[in-house]
Amino acid sequence: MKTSDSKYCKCLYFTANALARKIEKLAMESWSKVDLSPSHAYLLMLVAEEPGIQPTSLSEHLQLQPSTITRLLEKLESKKLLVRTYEGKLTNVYSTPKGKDLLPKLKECLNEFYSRYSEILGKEESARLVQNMGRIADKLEV
Amino acid sequence: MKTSDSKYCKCLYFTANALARKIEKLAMESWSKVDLSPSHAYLLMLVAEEPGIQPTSLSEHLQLQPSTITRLLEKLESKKLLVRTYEGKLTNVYSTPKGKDLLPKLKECLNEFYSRYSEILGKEESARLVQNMGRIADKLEV
DNA sequence: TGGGTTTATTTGTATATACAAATAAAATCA
DNA sequence: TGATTTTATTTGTATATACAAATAAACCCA
Repeated sequence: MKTSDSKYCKCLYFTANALARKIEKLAMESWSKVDLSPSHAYLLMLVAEEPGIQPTSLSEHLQLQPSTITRLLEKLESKKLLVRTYEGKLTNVYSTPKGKDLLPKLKECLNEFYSRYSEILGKEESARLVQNMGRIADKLEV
Repeated sequence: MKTSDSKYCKCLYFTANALARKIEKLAMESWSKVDLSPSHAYLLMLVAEEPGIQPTSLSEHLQLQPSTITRLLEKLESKKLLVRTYEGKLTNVYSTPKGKDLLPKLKECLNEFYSRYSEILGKEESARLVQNMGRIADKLEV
């Protein structure tokens, strides 16, 4: 059954979640070749771009709770893709050499993901949708 | 930080998930007074509308995996809001009296949720967004 | 009619995320 | 300066969802 044939297709909750799950699936496939979930991959790319970035800042950029960031960091640290250093109450996150080496592949996955969905949805249409969703998400800010 | 200020605001994965989480939160609040998650509530309303409905059909309407439906049913059954009857390989789901009694309150919560988000987002704008998201979700159908 | 195939559902297990409480450091102010 | 408040992070625990395997019934066809 299509999403728009469901009894709840007019409900924002239902539709937003159904869409997010399908996109998640597509993204998962795109990142499977580096054996990372999309969230882990995005976090890793943020760290590469901004070495020493702190969990709070990661939490803001990824719009995830600090505790979730800790969990993501734990996993990536256990895979030796990044390290945390502690000074006082602050934590700094850095890529390891192994993490840096992975970067080109990550960007490849990202591009593959972009082109997969652009192909399915159309470039303009998907860009417009993303923008609209972003605007709406902003309005729901707490 | 706003969703649209994130480094990944142009990414479909990121934006769709951020939006879904915010809407989920709003929905959670709306259904908290009946002590149910939105998914449980929607399932319960579907059963009330179509007594005897089967898990496969619920799975299609809610766009959730069959195993997820089983888990939702278990919880609602433990709360005595519905029952399952088994005939052969098929399962039928029915509301209990307690489940039926709850129905008006569920609809109240649904309306509250609708008016909360319409107020924040605007009636037309949110309707349009829902429609767009549904269309896109359809395209991503497997 | 009976053996293989398909279908419906459940079970075991894993992952992503969150909330609330705990911890500990830093900042503030009286 | 020392007590109180705020901030940053982690830990313990819970929830939503999924995938893959298991189970069991129904279907089909040779």
